[in-house]
Amino acid sequence: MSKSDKLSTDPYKGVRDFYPEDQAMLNRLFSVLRMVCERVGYVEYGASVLEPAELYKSKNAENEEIINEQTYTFTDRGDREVTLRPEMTPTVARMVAAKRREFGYPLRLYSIPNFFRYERPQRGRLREFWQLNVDIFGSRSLAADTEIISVAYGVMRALGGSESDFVIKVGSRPAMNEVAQRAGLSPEATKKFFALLDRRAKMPTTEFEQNLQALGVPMAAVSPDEVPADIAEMLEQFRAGGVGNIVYDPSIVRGFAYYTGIVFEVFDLHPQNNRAVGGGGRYDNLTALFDDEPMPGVGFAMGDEPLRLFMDARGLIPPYTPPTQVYVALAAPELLPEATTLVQELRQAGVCVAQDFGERKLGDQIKAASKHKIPHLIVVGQDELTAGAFAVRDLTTGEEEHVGRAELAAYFLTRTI
RNA sequence: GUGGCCGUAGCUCAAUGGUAGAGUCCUGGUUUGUGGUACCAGUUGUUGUGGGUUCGAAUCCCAUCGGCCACCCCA
Repeated sequence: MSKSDKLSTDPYKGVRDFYPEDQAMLNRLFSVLRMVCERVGYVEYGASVLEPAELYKSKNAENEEIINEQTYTFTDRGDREVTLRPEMTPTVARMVAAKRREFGYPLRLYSIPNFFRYERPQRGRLREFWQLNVDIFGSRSLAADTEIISVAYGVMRALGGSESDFVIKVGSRPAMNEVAQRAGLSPEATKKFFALLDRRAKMPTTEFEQNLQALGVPMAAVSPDEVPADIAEMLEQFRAGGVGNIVYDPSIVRGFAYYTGIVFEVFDLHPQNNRAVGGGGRYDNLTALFDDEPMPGVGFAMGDEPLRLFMDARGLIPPYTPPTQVYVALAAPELLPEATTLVQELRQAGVCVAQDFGERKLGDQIKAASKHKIPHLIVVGQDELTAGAFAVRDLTTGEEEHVGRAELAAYFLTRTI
């Protein structure tokens, strides 16, 4: 049979397969994210990846192109237009609007959902990805902004990053709106102004100054030294708390989104990863699509792949270990019933055990356990069964320890993974 | 969506238009109750795919698929 008759084993363009080691890495990352959020009182929610297409289309005309060209949208068998969610904000806004009278406020929510975007893939940008989404609803307090940023900071630290590994740049939409207003910029010119600010780091200073001048905005207005009062207060709090890598940066404006207050981005400072790992900001009324009562809030998102690259560049990804603690191999196939009894004893006691069925030579059984990176091995043979004791081998060191059958479970349970 | 670089054994990569190779992995043996180190032997393959140029293509050209990079975008 020729090769071309067969299907490719590659995953779909821009998406990843998660083999056990990859899935374990993702799970460990998620568990750190959950821990950080829950420690600050955020609770987890979830929703379907399928949303009615109109949820994104109706937001505003400005992003129509993005929705049309960069989402997965299709018509279902019932003639409904469906979109695979490209972001979480409309979904969480819908959920909050639906239960707004039942919730207590401030409402702290987080989620780690997957998203789909029809984009050209490259490093750190895929067609399916996961994102931590953290939001606090129903508060206008600066303390909420501060808390949200401190959660983002906490994530980076909990993953093993030190302050020299990343920086959080905080900008202000109102401050830049005021600059635009003072310069008498039209709505179109304001848009250009924001786009210019956004690209500031990608161009030489002189080019930036020229473009700024062309718009009629004075350089001093976008100086990092002109810190807006609320951000100055926030930064002072962080400094008092011993946090030194959160700074004001007037060029942070974050695209066209619904932001109306502070905005911020978390940057990976590794030369290999010159990119933002996440960002967010404050919005005045996220539920405007669903009702007329204002719902202020502040939130941020962080992508799984940028976080993984952040950790990888610094050796912060721990080596893989499977949940399986012990592999039970058979010296002879006819010992399977005896081995099964032993395995069940161990499982009953709470040990995670994988059992070989004795189809292959003992050496191959051990090789398989080793390939699976299972830390311990027991060989069940007639000698061991008669003696009532087993040699427990550490497959990483090759060292063996003799343990009586009655003590086996306790032996493994005291060796926590 | 635009432009550039790339695609060779399961993996990492050689081979400058002239017989497709190395390391690793894998399989068997040294060793029929013991893996990861050692020694011996063996398979690594439609050079991403489809066309074209040529006496001859992994190599040059076109298309297509996929990866990477920059732009765009970054909800």
